[in-house]
Amino acid sequence: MARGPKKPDRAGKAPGGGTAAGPSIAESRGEWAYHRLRQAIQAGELKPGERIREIEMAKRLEVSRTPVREALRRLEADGLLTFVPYRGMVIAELDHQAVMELYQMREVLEGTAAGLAARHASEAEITLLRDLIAADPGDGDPRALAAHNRQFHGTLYRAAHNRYLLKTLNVLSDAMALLGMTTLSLTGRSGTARQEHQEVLEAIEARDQARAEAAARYHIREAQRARLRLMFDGQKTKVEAE
Amino acid sequence: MARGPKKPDRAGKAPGGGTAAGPSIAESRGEWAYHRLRQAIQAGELKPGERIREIEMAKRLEVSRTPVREALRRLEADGLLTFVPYRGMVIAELDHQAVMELYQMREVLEGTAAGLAARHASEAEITLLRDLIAADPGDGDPRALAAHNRQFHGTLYRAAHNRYLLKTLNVLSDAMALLGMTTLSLTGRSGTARQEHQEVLEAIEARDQARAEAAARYHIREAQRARLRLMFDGQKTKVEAE
DNA sequence: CCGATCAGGATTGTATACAAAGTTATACAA
DNA sequence: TTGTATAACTTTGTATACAATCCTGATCGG
Repeated sequence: MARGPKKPDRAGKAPGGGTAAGPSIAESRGEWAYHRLRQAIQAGELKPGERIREIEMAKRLEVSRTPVREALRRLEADGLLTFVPYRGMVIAELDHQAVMELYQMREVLEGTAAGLAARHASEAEITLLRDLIAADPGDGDPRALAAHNRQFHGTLYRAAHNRYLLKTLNVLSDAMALLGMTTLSLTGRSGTARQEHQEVLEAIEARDQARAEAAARYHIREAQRARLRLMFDGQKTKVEAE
Repeated sequence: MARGPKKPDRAGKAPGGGTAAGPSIAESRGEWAYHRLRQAIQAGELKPGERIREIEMAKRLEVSRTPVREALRRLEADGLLTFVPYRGMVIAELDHQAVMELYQMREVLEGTAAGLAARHASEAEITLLRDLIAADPGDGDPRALAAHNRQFHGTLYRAAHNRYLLKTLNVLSDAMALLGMTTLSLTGRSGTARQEHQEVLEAIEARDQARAEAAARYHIREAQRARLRLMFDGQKTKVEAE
């Protein structure tokens, strides 16, 4: 069986009337399990520190352990899971140092992406970025904000036209999900973020590489500031709670 | 069986008197297969475009398909293998565009690493870099040159003290192996490369972040120039051969 | 002679059984 | 009550069997 179209039959195995929707055609169960788990982590259904047992997950996804293992290994490679000997996979927990390194790396790469986009983005890509900013949900549901934000940044990454950069930035973005609540939920942050996006876009429209890079770096530094505030508040709350 | 110490028994299964040395204790067969295959690609034993069959590889490594599959998937995630539907894994082939993107990314990240090393490297790490340059094999066996070069750059990566940066640079370095012959084999290149390494080191010793970054970027740009020369020569030779 | 159809082979995807090793709980002794 | 030893359980690692699908070749018809 090749990885292209597959799905032997699986008929009749789906549960009565659940959300079901098992692995569709043209996607292997392993691929499907990977996406499902990744999504679950993004959505915060699986929280850092939580253990993932192969058997349990296989039962939950209604596949065997084999594709689940494949998915877990891929997620480990992405840095979303950590393997603990004799205990199995655990959703990765980022310590303070890791968060700092993550933002440091993002600053460099988002800056690079913006700079390259200024040089290489097609008109269609620039138009898409413009439309995305116009469609900003303003402040409202943090979920919608986060989704919209992901879309903008993803488009920016692709506009850089460098597949290594794209892949790395996607991995880093995934890791951000481990931090929980988006920084856009802070009062005022979504507005300033939108402004910062606008600055990046304008520099790209002007085909000004240096300015685009500077604007993107500034954006990430501000996001980091917001993150630190959020982490500090969280800690304070936690301490007070005791 | 947990991933820590394992290796069921495997006794008596080793071949007569070959180099053998199967998966050692404290390393799963999957881990071992991964390292073996990675090394084989690095060494050029497996060339771009070559197909990798699970069964064949399993027989060759004297393990079952399961750990081989795991290794192949990891290598795919690293970009060393490409999955072709209905054909299986193939050693990745980098087209011209990919090579350009690879060097572009390396320029950014090696520059970042050098800059961060200027800020964060410990004295021990700086000393190690110094010693490595002193131990440069000069020009001689390209294999030794490449190994030495990898060691220098790897040390530089670690000196930056950013795990995301480290991981990404390691992946990019691995991908370089797909290009075949090292650029250090070009006459004169190993000497200038050593000089460029020296410049980077001096900037780090001076704790001059900007200069370290600039020196590293220059080094990679020069490597890219050498690479293009090499690729051009290769192409010319190939054309002439027909 | 060339093209299309069909059968066999090759190769990966998935499930499952078994092995190995740690973890944990329990019982006993000091 | 506490420490230790032992046994059962839990969980992952590995091998293997089977299913599904594509690829390849041969054969037949035009």
